[in-house]
Amino acid sequence: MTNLKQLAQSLGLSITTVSRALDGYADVSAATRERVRQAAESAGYRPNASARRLRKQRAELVAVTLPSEPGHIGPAHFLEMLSGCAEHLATAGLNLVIAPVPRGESELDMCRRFVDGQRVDAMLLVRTKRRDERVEFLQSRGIPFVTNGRTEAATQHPFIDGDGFSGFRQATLRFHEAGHRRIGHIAGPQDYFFAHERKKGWEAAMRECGLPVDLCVEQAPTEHGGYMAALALLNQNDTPTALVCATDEMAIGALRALREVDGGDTISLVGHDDLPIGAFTSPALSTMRMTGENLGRNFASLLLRTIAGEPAESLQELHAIEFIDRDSHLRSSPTT
Amino acid sequence: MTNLKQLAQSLGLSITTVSRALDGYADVSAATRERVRQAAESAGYRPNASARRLRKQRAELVAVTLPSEPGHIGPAHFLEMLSGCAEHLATAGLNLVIAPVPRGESELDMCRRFVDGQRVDAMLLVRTKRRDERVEFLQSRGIPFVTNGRTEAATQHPFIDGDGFSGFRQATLRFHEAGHRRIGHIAGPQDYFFAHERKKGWEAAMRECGLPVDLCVEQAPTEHGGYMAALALLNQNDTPTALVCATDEMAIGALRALREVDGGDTISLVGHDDLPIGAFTSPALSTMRMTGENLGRNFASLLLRTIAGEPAESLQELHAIEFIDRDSHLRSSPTT
DNA sequence: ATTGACTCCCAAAACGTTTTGGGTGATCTT
DNA sequence: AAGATCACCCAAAACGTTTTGGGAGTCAAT
Repeated sequence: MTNLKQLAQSLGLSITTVSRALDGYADVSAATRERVRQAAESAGYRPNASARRLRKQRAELVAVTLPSEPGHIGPAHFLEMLSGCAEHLATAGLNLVIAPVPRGESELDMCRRFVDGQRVDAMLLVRTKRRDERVEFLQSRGIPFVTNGRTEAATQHPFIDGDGFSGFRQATLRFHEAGHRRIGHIAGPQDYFFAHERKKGWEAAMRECGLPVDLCVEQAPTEHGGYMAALALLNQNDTPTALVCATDEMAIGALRALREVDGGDTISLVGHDDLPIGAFTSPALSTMRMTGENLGRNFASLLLRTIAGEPAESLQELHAIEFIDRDSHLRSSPTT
Repeated sequence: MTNLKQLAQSLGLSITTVSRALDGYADVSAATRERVRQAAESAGYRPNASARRLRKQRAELVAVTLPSEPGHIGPAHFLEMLSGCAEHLATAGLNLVIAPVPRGESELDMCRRFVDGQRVDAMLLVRTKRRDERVEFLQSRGIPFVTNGRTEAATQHPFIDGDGFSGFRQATLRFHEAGHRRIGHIAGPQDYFFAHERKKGWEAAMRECGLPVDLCVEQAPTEHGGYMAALALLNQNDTPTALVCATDEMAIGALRALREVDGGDTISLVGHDDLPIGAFTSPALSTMRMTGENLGRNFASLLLRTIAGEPAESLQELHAIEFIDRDSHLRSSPTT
């Protein structure tokens, strides 16, 4: 609406002085500065974002692309995390936006649009794949970014991730200690890093215990995927007595399959993510989650430091996993 | 990266011609146009977004602010809807972003930032309140916007909404026809339009049936809220035999309360939103939802027409509600 | 009276586009 | 052959900011 030019005119000052007054430069007198501030305030002046971006050559924007396929973003946590992230980015003058991927376009296309149009200063990537083309692209362009989840990229990059391997290994060992011998795994798509890592954790524990690693079904990381996977496992000769599920959503789907097939109180089960809804399922879902408070602040801080040019190696956070024991992990004493 | 200037130089053309060639103007020869296109392609040229926005005086951007309080956005549907919306906006050259509200800031502040910084051409509002300050602000600024949900604003504005009143009235009448007499309502916060509307629907049906409207508790639109509300209703002398819940999330919370208090198979219950997870609860959640395919396209279309200046009155869609009958709505034959 | 330091201010350039308002030849009309 | 039409191209202005590189005036020191 109101311009710097209009503002300057109404004050009888030059554009330069008004601009510098508002930016708090010392080379404009305190009196003038205050006068300008008042005028700007009462005129409701906001600098035109495009003009300032064009001039400053920075977008003051960080974007995160939002995968369109459903499953496993843990929306509740995710949104809370993003609010926290936005709050801390704001203190550095950066805005955060989430860009939903239009149908018919890929996440990579979106990254391209943002980066090549110089719309963003940095990006946040979620749901990383083991070989992630978004990561490769951003690395080739030299745009700062932080991922939620690791990748197998040759070049290091900043990330925050939970130690899914250890988490799933531990979870499996806990079942073993409780007497379970037929422990199954409901796995997510193995091109996702997290899903692969979690499966490896389960496998490692099984091998340590001298147990076969055949009770595993891979499915989409959704309730329906978990449901289908559980059905498949229950239709085998040798059904599992315990299930380690890649995500809470899959675990919730599995829960339904268990109810349908055997009444639902003989098989133990654990998920991952600590979705709020887990506390309200029947049985209440035992689960696990990445430790750490205020992840959003961490992401913001990593982003800022990445933008500042710190080396990727010092910007990698691997968080331990903690268990949240509710009811579903001790449904039965296994009859071996 | 590459400029129009660099591109022009490398081609031995003027900036003007290159720009016009890429925009497909007829006053540049087909041969030149093709040559420019090739060069732009191979140089990976993308126009600088800020520069173009500054010049064209339009942001080519539509934003939706994302409420930071949890509950009732129906993330799954919501995200799918946004993808569809983004797809159709893209055909008009518009981008869609979701802006999470930083902690410590209000949704209204965000709107201000977007609008007064001329960052957006239009906005999409979700989770409208009966008296919604965002709506009032956008109306005062004359910025095009569409809401998901109605308001009680004095001036008309474009919206898409489900007819919650009729839906909840019908749902209540269905319970009545099935023999229920003590039909409770778990209500959402009454400053939300949808929550108020749904409660009025339940009330209307109760009055039509000559039943008292006292079995109602208001709570936060989350699982926990539903849980608390159901507990409160079950601790009365005259417990309900059926519950109409404002949202699926509340219904899922209520489900847990029912299980804890009476084993969970004596009280019937219905929610609203058709969250995917409803198919996997125990019992499977009966629910309802707004009719209509591809809501995203509708939103996009309304936005475009609003921007084009069509009057608000012709841009209001009130959709009927359809029932999705699963198991939870017929848990028992009520013993009156 | 000059010099230097200091305070307060400003004109103009620059960021990368799009658009305005022609300009230059070639071809067609009469 | 003069005028009109057409096809193709371009210089310059404009969008609204920030930043550069001073300029004008005042005051103190020499």
